[in-house]
Amino acid sequence: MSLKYAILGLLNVAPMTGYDLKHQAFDATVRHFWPADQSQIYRTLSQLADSGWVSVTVEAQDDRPDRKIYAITDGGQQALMAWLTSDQAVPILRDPLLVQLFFGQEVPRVELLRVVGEQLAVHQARQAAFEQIPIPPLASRPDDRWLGLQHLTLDFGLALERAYVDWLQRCLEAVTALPDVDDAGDFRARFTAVSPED
Amino acid sequence: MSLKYAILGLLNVAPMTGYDLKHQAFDATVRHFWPADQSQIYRTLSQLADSGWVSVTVEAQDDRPDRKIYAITDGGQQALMAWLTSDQAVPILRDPLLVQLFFGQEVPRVELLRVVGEQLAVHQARQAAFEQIPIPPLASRPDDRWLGLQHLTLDFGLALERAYVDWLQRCLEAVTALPDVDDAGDFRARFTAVSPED
DNA sequence: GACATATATATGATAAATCATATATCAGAC
DNA sequence: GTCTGATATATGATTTATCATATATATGTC
Repeated sequence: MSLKYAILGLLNVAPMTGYDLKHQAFDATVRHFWPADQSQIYRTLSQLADSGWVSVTVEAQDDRPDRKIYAITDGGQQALMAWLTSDQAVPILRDPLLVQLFFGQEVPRVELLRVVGEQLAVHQARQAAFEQIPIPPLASRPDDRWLGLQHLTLDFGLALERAYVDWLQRCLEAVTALPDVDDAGDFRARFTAVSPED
Repeated sequence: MSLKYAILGLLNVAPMTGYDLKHQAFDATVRHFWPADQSQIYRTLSQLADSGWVSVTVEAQDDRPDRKIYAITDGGQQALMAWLTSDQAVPILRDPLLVQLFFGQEVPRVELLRVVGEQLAVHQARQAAFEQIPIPPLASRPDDRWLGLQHLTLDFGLALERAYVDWLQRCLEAVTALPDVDDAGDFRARFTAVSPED
């Protein structure tokens, strides 16, 4: 489970509370390629503490809940380094849109174009958001490993979104070129009254 | 949940047993973009039967377990069509490799190159596998919606794997260009004795 | 004769992610 | 005076996916 090691990686930079970890460190970095909500992060911190990979220092506060400051331990560092160099299974991207297209034979063209268009808009927005993340060019500090490696993860996000946008535009063209179903006019009346469960 | 609708989509072509669904229909098609094992498929079929979207006909057999033949119902077809035209959340690709790179600052170059190289080999193999799936050119049957739409899902798989291969090759170059950590020699001795949990 | 593979369905256990909700207070906006 | 947002942690419930295992027989392979 990568989240465990992502959190370990963040704590390897500096000790933090779960709150700061989530709202500063995590949301600015890891969230882009491994999203997780507050509850999952707190639970994962508990697990890490149980396995001795992080230590906890409680700092009492009168007005607010006590702060629990988490720090990586020696054991945690070893576990992190071992994991960082381990072979990981290659993930499969499960995209509901592929299911919708694969079984879309009886779906009227306008509906397909709408569904594909909505996805295209989201991917274009994501692409634009990635393009706005300011990363200084590596040429300025060619000796900076940190900069170089983190730049690669952003580069992946960009490449992925560009591939999506290209493909979705090809989808729009292809669907437009395809013949429509015979009873396209009836479709809304027949089916859109049914609300899918998700 | 897309698996439910993928199964509904397959049963919309022809009634089937869970066994045939898994070993013929599913593994030849949906598996490439939405993998699922036997137990999940049987459980999902039970759910679909409970909600009345598929019907079950039991065919007794002497030597082997009874065959349960699942067929889509009218309600199932309506649910399928409604879902096929619904807006779906855009998924986020969670790739452990991105976590490994992002936190790889202290990892020796050889280790990074090995990890990236392993991923590259898998993606190259996937790309080759996708390229071997025989799909007749759409030009031969421009009126075939089925062919056109299913071709788009394959096209996505190919585009994704090409983007991966390109990016991973850039990663190899970038990591090679980056300076190595100072204590690269010690790394194996220090850390690889620790076996990560996953 | 032993062992793997195909046919056929099912449950138990666990891990991971998501959503909702609970508690408590302070500061600042309107 | 009320409402929102920041600070701070935690649990419950549910869904989805994965892995292991159970049962039962026939056929073909080594």
